[in-house]
Formats: sequence, C-alpha cells, structure tokens
Amino acid sequence: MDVEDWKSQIKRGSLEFCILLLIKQRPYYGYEIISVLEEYPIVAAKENTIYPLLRRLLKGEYISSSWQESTEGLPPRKYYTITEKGNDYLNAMSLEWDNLLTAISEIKGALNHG
Amino acid sequence: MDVEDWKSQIKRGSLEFCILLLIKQRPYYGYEIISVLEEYPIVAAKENTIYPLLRRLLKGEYISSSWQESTEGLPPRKYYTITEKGNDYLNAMSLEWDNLLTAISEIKGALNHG
DNA sequence: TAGGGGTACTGTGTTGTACGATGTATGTGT
DNA sequence: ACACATACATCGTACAACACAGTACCCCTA
Repeated sequence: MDVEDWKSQIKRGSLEFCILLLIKQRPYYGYEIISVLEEYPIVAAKENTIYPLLRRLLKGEYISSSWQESTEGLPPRKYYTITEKGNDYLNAMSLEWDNLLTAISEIKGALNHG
Repeated sequence: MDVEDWKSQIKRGSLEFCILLLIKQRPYYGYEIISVLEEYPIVAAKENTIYPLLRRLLKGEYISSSWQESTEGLPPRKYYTITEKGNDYLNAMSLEWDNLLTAISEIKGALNHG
C-alpha cells in the first residue's frame, strides 16, 4: 500500500473520464489514446487497460467505432466516436467530478469552518 | 455501467485521500468520519467500507488509534491520528492529485493546444 | 418494555477495473 | 536474424467498494 498502488486506484474512473473527454473532441484510435495519456503519468495506461475499457464503452454504447485504412502500409486503425448516450454520461460524470472537487476542498478546510 | 457505478469507482483512492485529509487536521473517531463524509454524497460510505479502510491505514501505520472515554455515559471512542508516515503518504498523494487535475484540464483543452 | 440513537466492529459474497503476462500481425531499420 | 514501432486483442489475478446482515453495549424516551 504505497503511492504507486494509490495511483492505480485513482485511475479507476478517472481513466474512463479522460478517454471520454478526449473522444468528445474528435475521433481517436486506440493506440493514439494510449500515446496521449502517456504524456500524463498519473493517467498513463497500457493496451491491456485501454482496450478492455474501450470495449466496455462500446458495449454500453457510449462510443462507436469504425475501421479506417492508414496510409503508407501501416495497419488499419479503429476510430472511436462518442455517441449521444456517451455525451449524456460524460455530462453526468462532469457534475460528479465537480462534486468531488468541492467535497475535497471543503474537507481540506474543515478546521476553519466548523 | 452507469453513473452510480462510476461514482463507486471514483471513490477508490478518493476515500482514502479524504480520510487522511480529515485526520491530518485533528483526531477523528470512526463514527465521526462517517458522519462528516455523509455530507458529501460523492464520498459518502458506510461502516462496512470505512472500518476496513481505517484498519488498512492502521496496518500500514499511516494512522494510529487510541481509546478515549466520552462524557455523559456515551460509549468510548476510538480516535485516529495521522502518523509521520501518514503525513508523507498524504503529501505524495496531494502531489499526484494535482497531477491528475492538471492532466484532466489539459486533456479537456486538447483541441486548442495541438 | 420496546424502540431509537450513539459507538465500535465482524462476516460473506459480488462486482468492476487496473494491470501483469502474453499473443498476433505488418513494416522498417540494422 | 533481431529489435522496434504500430495496432489490436485475450486471460487471469488482486483488491477496494459495497450490499446485506449481523454482534454488543449504554442511554433516553414513549
């Protein structure tokens, strides 16, 4: 039970949130998502985490996917797009996220306010 | 897989963070912690979640405990105090928490910056 | 005497996610 | 031949939150 363990606990939920935040902006393919998240160690995750997560989101119809050929002999890519249901879900998550930030900041200040 | 599920995922790690943030300020007893967290639905949790969590923190020596008599015939209370190790742990968590907030805010703005 | 609230704790089992390990395929570079 | 990057995938495990259900004790009130 050290900080590394805690970091992997924190990713629970945060990862899903980050991925939907990304895909909301434009279609991303799996490997690309992994690369983007790699820039932020706190939410970095490998294939064995991201692909199952994407499959879960697909299954829940929060995102949809479509294959697209790559130029220059690269393997084809599976692009993910957010659905309307996914957008609703993301909005609900954003609200709860704000609640969490509020809770933490009030808890931090508990001494001063009673 | 709805927002309720996501909320319980988000609690992983956040709960531990909140409890250490609380206890850092002054000693709290278990029932008191549960009551305080109840005010924030996003981090609210019942006995069967909080007590095992406190036991984990005790076992890892992030907190220590001591019994104290209550006035007016109330049952004695077990007060939890943060240890030095717990403080170090909490500081490390705070850093990672900031990293998470930064990551999310940058991911939200990915369209505008590249 | 029955019920409710404060206070601490235990046990069993389910669920869901991160993650370690591993596999499959293609193309490029050495 | 071998490593490395791109790209997607599966299997199994560990662990925290949590549902549900208890034990035990003391006080106060209806």
